[in-house]
Amino acid sequence: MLTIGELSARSGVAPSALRYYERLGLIQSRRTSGNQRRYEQATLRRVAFIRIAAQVGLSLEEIRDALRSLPDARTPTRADWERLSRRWRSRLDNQIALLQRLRDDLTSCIGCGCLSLKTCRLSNPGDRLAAEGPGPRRLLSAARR
Amino acid sequence: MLTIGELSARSGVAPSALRYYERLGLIQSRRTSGNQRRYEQATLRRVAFIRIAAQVGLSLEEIRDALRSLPDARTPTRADWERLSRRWRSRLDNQIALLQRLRDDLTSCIGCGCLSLKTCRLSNPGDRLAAEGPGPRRLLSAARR
DNA sequence: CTGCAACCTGAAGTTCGGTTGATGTCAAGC
DNA sequence: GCTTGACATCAACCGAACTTCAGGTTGCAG
Repeated sequence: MLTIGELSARSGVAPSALRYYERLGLIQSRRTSGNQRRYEQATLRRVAFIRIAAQVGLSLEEIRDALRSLPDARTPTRADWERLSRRWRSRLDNQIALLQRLRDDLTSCIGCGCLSLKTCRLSNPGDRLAAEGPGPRRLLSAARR
Repeated sequence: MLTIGELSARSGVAPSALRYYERLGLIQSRRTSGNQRRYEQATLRRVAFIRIAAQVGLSLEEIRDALRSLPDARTPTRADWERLSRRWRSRLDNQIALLQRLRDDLTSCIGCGCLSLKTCRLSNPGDRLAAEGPGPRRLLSAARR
């Protein structure tokens, strides 16, 4: 059992943020007789997961929904869980693809030195990212929501 | 030359957001005699880049700073550009690694069906992510900032 | 040349993810 | 047994990234 201060120190997340997560339903705590929060060790793992997921662009609401079907949900319903995980997976795959594309674009730009604008993929409007069909919406819409 | 409505339709970004980006210095426009914005085709590419970068967790300020040394900056100073790109690259590499870790955790959780909590890496506090040393801060601190 | 959709500006409002007080209680060391 | 630092709640505030609104202008189709 950890106090909020201990959980904060070990997770690197401020107590105020932990209380906020609790209000949103991302984590839970037991209370002492004096109404102070006590966390299980597993919460540490959960908080780490939340931070990582938040950092890669998922909203706390999405994370909460995902976590809801994890640990202490009474009936995980394997099918529900798999559907959920599949959704996350494709979301993550999209996000990874996006990042790699961005990184590759940057890398090729370093390659060209960005002194010759004609050959720089980042400034050249004729490359594979620009205006294929109606625009890059296809590319962007796939990842969010 | 695109009107703001055209740029919006083709980029999938609302006109209000485009004006906002302009105020922050992420994009530029010429004006007609009647003060309406006109954008170059290249702006489409720039907006796509902004959206991708924003989506992977970079602030508009960071993106603006990165874009400042691109296209129409007078003196790109190859060294400056490379330093900047290196910073972005490591940032992106971190983010990609984080995402892949998250995805792999999820995948292994699908594997275990999350019905046997004892073997589920997401709920088991003894795995490689949880509390090695003082906590997962090491893992998290590497990526932001 | 007129009407109407698309555009302009500036200020205020919204949502998200928290932080910062103000005010009061708890618990652990001396 | 008391003091002091950690904890509690609640409301207000914050910055980022936009959106909405009010009130006025532009430009093109008919």
